[in-house]
Amino acid sequence: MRNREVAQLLENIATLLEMKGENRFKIVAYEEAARRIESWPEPIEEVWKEGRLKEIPGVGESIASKIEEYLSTGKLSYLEELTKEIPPEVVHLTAIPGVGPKIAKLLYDQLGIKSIEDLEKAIAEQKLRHLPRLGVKSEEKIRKGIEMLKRQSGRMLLGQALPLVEEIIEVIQEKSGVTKISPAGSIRRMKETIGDIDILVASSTPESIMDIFTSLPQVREIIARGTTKSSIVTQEGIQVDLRVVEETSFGAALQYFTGSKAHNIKLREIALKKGFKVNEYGIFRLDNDKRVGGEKEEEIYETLGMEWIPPEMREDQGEIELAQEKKLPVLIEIGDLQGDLHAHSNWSDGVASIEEMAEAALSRGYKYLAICDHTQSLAVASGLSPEEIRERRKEIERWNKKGKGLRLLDGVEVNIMSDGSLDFPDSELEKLEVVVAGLHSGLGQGEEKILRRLEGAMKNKYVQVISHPTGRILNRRDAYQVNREKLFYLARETRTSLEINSQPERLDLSDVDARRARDLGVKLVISTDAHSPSSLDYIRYGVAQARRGWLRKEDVLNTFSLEKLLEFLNCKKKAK
DNA sequence: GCCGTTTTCGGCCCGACTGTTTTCAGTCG
Repeated sequence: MRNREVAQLLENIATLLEMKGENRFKIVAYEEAARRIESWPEPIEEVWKEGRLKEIPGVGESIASKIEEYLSTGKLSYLEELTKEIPPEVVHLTAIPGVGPKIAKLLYDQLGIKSIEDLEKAIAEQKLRHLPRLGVKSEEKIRKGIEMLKRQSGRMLLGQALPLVEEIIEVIQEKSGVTKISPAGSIRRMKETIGDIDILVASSTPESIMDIFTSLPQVREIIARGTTKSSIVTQEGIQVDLRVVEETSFGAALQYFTGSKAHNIKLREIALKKGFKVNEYGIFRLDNDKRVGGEKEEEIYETLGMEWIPPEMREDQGEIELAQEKKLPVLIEIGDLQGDLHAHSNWSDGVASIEEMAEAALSRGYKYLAICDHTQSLAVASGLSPEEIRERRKEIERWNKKGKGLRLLDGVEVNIMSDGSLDFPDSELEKLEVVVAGLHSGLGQGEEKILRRLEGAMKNKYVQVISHPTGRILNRRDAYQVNREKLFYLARETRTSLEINSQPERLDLSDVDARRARDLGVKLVISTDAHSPSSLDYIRYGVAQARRGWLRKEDVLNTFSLEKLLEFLNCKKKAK
């Protein structure tokens, strides 16, 4: 999958064009095409080979031919042309917060700066303050920007951001008594990683809110403080933006600041065509400038003749069109889940006993929990032998006899070996109720080999679920080389479910992959892979990912009742 | 450069904040 690579190329072109002072709309066109390609569900190589590049919205004649040139030759003459005037390294300077294309170009033209090192040197020599339109403060701002860039290793995980924002909101609420307060931006859309945190508050006394916000114990630095917007950096180096609006425009502001950008652009275009204007203060009629809504977010969508769209869907991936037809899917919710199909106990590398895990699942209202400890080849995780599994079974049965209303399922997370075989004999797998299979080693193998291994596992009639199917670790490790399309087709053919692993650093399958798999007829499972009772709560991240992938209750196996689940799990075994 | 239930030409989302400026450019979301 080279979508990200191609998108990056187009983004670089956009940045270079902006440096050159090209037509703004041309720049926007490249940015838009980059966004579209990055989130396109199919591999761009395939779309190109089938001559369908122009089916991607935002990709027209010109950009399609550039993608074609790049994919077929590995080169892009247009980009080479552009980088004759401005070296490609200069583009990287725009990664520094506060440095955009114009300043990057200025730094290069006037001081010959090409790298962050060059820039640091120039700042130390106080050279920036003498450049046109820059001064002492800009110099300092850029210095801090470099510091920030070096500190942050990519975007923070939703699993870090969400607890932080909930904590901050609780304090602001307590101290100010405001009732309308909400996360906005990518955190409200529950994206897997978050750049910075947005919070929106409705209040008629913004000064007092800003006082509370800027004096929170988490604050390390105040970047900006205005009457409607302030930004701080937390001790961990996370930027949090707070915006205060009047109560009457809270809904409009929430809609506006939740984004995504692409979603909002499309929405405002539709508004204009229908004779309305949408901004963060409300929705207005164009003819007489009369405000027709804005206190509630729903009013914006209703006025435009649409259903209210769940924040997780707001990426301009077709949700607006569905909302217009009033055909939005009913997305899955945490309450729909009847159980968790992948948890570990201290029989392998978990920290809690089977009973503790069972109690924790019971207190969360679950009807079943599959204990899927690692198997023998995974020695680092205390993988279990067939004998140990038989011993463990007694403990599981002991719990089930108590009849507490939570059924433990006897399971394993079996290891897929480098040749595609499993590290547990079929004769033992047959006795288990839930068999999850996953890759835990040899992740650097080539695409063909990885697919063969997964195929081997899926073709085993006892394997019901593939855990963390692409193996990615956010901010740390890319997914292993695997052709997603082929993987999904195989999963469907073999009636194997694929997991959405809820660990915040995994979230694997991703939103885009989960949606594609579902569309191809694969059943999904949302599991926590919990190694402790408290990590059963990671389920919220998995559900968020599923909602971002437009999954409905019926797409997810662990929304089934125990009876229906067991029936489904057994049907593959019986197939042949 | 893209796109079309008003258009194959003429549009293309909108505002806050900052800093360096005397009215605005750049960045960001």
